[in-house]
Amino acid sequence: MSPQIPLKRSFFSRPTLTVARELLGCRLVRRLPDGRTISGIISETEAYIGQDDKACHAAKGKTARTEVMFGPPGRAYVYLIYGMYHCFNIVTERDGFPAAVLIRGLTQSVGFEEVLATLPPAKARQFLSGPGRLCREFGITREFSGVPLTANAGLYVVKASLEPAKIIQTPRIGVDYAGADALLPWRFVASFNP
DNA sequence: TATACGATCACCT
DNA sequence: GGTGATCGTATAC
Repeated sequence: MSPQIPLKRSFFSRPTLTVARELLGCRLVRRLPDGRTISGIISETEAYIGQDDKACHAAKGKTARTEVMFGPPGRAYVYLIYGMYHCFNIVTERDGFPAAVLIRGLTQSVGFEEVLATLPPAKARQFLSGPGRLCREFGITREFSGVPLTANAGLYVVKASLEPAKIIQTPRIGVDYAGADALLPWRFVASFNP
């Protein structure tokens, strides 16, 4: 295995559910503008698949915001939500088919030791849990939307040697408006052995 | 041009 | 458990 090689576009040009599941245990790496490198193991994902998925932003057609999802896989799709938080997705499937995986949570972080030491354990555990939180800590904003995830971009995913001990599937969070599609078990949550 | 709302989080009780 | 913050986007006028 080559842990430092970013996952290639071919990894993401597959069925979104496969990508969402296989991203669990992989490491999201961010090289900050100041030169520091931070990272974390992906522990929670959600799949958003095509214009027929009412919960997917692409369901309402292509717009300036969502057109990235219609493009080639392996790129970031980042949007602002509730006026204050960013959500980081990775585009999947073939060019022309709108789909993406939302990265909802990270664990086993590297590069936050000093901050974490100042937090109570409960806060520390959920430090990178939640799409808004992880985007804030990783400095991911809409400037990344459309950017291919490569080492050059300073934001990429590498295959890590950490296999999830267990993966559970649940309905996606916060998509009640999507009718029957809100019930699809397209959220993946991994737990890891300590 | 105006308005309603969301793939959330933090803080309150 | 509940609610306020806060603004880009989509949609309605």
